[in-house]
Amino acid sequence: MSNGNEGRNLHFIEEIVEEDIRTGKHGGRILTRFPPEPNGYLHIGHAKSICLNFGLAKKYNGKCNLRFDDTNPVTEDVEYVDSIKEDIRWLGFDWEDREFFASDYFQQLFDWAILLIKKGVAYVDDCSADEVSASRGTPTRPGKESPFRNRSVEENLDLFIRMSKGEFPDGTKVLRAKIDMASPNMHMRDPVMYRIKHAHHHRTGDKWCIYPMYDYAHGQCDFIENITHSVCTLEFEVHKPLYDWFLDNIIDDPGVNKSRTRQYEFARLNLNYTVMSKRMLLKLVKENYVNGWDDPRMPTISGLRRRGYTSGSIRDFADRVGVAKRENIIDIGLLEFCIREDLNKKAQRLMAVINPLKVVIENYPEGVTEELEAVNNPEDESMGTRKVPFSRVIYIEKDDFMEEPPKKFFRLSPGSEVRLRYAYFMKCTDVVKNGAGEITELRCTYDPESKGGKSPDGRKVKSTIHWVSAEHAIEAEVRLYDRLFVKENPYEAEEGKTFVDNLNPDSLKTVTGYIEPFAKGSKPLDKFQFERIGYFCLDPDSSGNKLIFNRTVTLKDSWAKITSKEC
RNA sequence: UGCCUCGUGGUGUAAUUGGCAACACGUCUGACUCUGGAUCAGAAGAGUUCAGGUUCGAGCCCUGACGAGGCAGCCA
Repeated sequence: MSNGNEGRNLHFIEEIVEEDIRTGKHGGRILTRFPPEPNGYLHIGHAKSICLNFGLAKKYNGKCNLRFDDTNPVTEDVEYVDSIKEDIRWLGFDWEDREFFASDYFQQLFDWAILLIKKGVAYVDDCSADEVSASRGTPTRPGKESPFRNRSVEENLDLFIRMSKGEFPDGTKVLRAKIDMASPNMHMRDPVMYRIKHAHHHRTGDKWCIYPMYDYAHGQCDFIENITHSVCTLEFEVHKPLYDWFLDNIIDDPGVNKSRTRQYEFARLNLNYTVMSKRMLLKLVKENYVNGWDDPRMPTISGLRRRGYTSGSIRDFADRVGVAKRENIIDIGLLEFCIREDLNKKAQRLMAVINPLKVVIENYPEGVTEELEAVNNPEDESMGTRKVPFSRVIYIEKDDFMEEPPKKFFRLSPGSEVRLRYAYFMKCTDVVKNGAGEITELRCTYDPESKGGKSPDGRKVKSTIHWVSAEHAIEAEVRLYDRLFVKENPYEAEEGKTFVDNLNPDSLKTVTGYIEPFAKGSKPLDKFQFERIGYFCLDPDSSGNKLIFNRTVTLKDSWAKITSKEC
């Protein structure tokens, strides 16, 4: 199921790779890279990129490097480096010993900058950030050349070296590539290569006070690592001429140039009912709209993991959404489909009641407990069976009873008979209410002949409901998660409002659930199907005497569909 | 009024490189079922943004419109 797309049509990057292999462009060698910036946690969009890059390597007998794009020390942190590594590993990919950092190459990048200065294609500019920005022009108007553009090579060399030695404060000078201030491509208008930042870097410490910009670093890092296919998202499309320009000016070996790394762009993943921008996710975390990066409502990989998603389901998802250049918004329902499909085959079944209604079975003897046999997973016989205790007082789901049932309601109602899963047929004889007229309890009778749920005389019931023995059930906290935003496109907000105003106030509901004793001893992230309700996993916050379950996703519910259609 | 990229069922992705559009999700039927789950069978839904052109034949090629996204960080 997961990332095996054999027999399927190739996407455009696979086509390029196969063509390159066919023509022997890189001697048949394939080396991709995943280049995250360690300034936030990875999200499902990154998962698409990870699956693409590592997947390409796997499929074509190549390798994929992990390279942290750590060229901006003020936003980056080791916390993020660690989480990123954990997430990639959890997704099932291995970069072996090829763990790199752009900062590993700072010296080489610096030396190449010197080379470009000597070639007369890079210069030190004393203009302020505002001045540089003002003289850059606009997409429709050409920019103006900096007054410092024509400094001598000697002066540029001297200034740049002094920049690197810390002689100038932040923001007073930059190194720029001398390209074309009138280029229709904004990125070619003398882009900044280095800026001064007297900041502590998580790896190089205080060794440097000048840091390369993305554009100057990325292509050269790819080149140093001998990457064959540098795959990135669409917004970098306009950077490609610059990517090539730097390499053209640094490498003048025609033999090397022939098989040089090339950049290819694909459309990033977008999901409805959530946001995917690291900046916005950071805001949700920092301003406590959610409980951290791994909040189960977050589209982060760590959030999805804690929500109960399996890595296989995410790989399957990445496979299903495809790779193309067209902007896309994937329905979150597809992600839900993927996890249901995976968990249906794997998850241990359990009976749990999350909205309890007490039922007394009047003709069942008091003080008696029976152990009834239940199937652990009807999709996988090898998972065996378990015993579930049954007694006179049980809980059933409030939703499974209606005093005045509509026509299509098959569950319990006064006088009707249902099957208690793996137990007995049961009939409701009386409804007990409190002063406010709310139903507080049901009085029922069972048919002792129907033990195990088999009809004694061949009579049928329209429905089977789940239950839990009141005396034996474990109380647990159950966290019912729903989509994070109420709007398909969270950014669509009225005047003066922002995406946080579209947060779903009901994205988390916490209830007390009653779960069959089997749940005891489960470990964090263990996955279950609470029969007829949904898939759940044990939250890592659980302790020995307090179990917490996260709802991963509900089961498909055709009754809910009927009711929602009628109102 | 610049440059780049992209327009195929509701959503995504295909179409052997010119032979009357396929797959998945979703939707809707029905069958089966000790989960209104799962499974199985079936159906509806696009004539490919539009207009011209080339061709026996165009989603694929050409021209021109229109629409969407990206680009004006010393972010990546």
